[in-house]
Amino acid sequence: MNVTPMRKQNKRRENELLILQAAEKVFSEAGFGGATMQLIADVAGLPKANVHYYFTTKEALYRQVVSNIFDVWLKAAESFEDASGPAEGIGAYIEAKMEISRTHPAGSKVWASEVMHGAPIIQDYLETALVEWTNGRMTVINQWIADGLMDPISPRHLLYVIWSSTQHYADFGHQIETLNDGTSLTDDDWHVAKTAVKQIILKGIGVIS
Amino acid sequence: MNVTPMRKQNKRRENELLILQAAEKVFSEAGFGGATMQLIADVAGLPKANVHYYFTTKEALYRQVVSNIFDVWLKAAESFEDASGPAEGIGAYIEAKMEISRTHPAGSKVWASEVMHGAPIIQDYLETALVEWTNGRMTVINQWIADGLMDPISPRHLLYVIWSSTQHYADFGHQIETLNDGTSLTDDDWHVAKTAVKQIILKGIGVIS
DNA sequence: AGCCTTCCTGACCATTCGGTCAAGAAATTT
DNA sequence: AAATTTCTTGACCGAATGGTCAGGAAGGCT
Repeated sequence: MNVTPMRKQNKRRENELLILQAAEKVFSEAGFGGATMQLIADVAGLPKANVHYYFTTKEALYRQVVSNIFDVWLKAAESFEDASGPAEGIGAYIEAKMEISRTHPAGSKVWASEVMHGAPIIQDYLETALVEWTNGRMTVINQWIADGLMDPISPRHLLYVIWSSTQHYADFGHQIETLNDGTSLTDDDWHVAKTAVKQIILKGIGVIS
Repeated sequence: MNVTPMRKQNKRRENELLILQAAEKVFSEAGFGGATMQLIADVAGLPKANVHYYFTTKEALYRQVVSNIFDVWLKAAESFEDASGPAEGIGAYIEAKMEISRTHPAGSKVWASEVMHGAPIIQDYLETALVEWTNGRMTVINQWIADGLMDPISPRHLLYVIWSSTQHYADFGHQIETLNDGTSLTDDDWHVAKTAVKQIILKGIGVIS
């Protein structure tokens, strides 16, 4: 009897979420071109036609997936906000990004794939949201430099180093596992990784010794 | 008249090279799944059937492309060899990798794509050549640490930071261009990038101040 | 209960793609 | 120059893919 009533509205949200999760996984493993709606449907446990009921086209579904990732991505930025200086702000940001690499590797891969192929779907996001965000952080970093709180490093390239080293643990997770005797990273491994990345970057910009 | 004679053997090499270059470009822009043999043939300026004459399957062609990239990739390692210490060795390695990102961005993208999707084609390379290479470098770095020439940083994660920050300029070149007012990097931009990356990493591991 | 909106799905279709093939054109060899 | 090997290519094929659609099921509203 008690098969949860489930309102219509909830059903819609639940199925959309189910499909989005399946899509993120499939897109991350096969790329946009290699992913098939059939496989996404199978992973979601729904008939293909039902997937098309919620998301009219493959591209619309993909766009939603990438868009969601972008939001998660930008949220890590808040670490930057209420920091008193670079050691705290950048340190927390690196930790947050490492944590995302650990918990959302599929999303990071989809994002990387999209950008690598010229961002055909989300170019508008890059040009608006990302540009704004980046300019904001560069201003903060420049202020820290002006205040003598860190070395005079190009803020732009500092951000690239942070992005790349942290996302590397998601995007190249397979390579890292292979170099780790084919086993996934343990809690300790992740701790060592975080510490090493933070140590190199924070010392590299002169905020710790 | 004088339309270079061109022996059969040369022809084979030339056409294979032509196809491989076209394939590298197409694969890097569309991914394995998104690339089509027809498009590769068009870019190479040959009929599709002719491409299949030289490379029997799409996968065989792709494998050759990735394999070639791997070779270029490992060659940058020589910078490491005859170095007297970390400042010189790692500095030269970073420069070499940045140069590859600048001159072979397509190759880097194909490699990244392949690894991101679980290295279905070149897993054997990862397990043999890459593991060996990595172990060799880690030994060198550990020796440098033992000799007190640099900070005691996990060699493994140091390599990851180097790989990721340098390859980022190839793999995420589109994003970088978008953040650069939509224009590609100038010679000066590249110089600044190289300098910043080297500065952060070398200072970060305690080999320069 | 009756009506309406939302949801579900098997069957179907047009297109595209990787790959094949047979017939011939060019070189090379004998 | 005959024979042989290598290269070239248009036409073709089976399989897979993104997307459609019509008909029905299920839940909500009056």
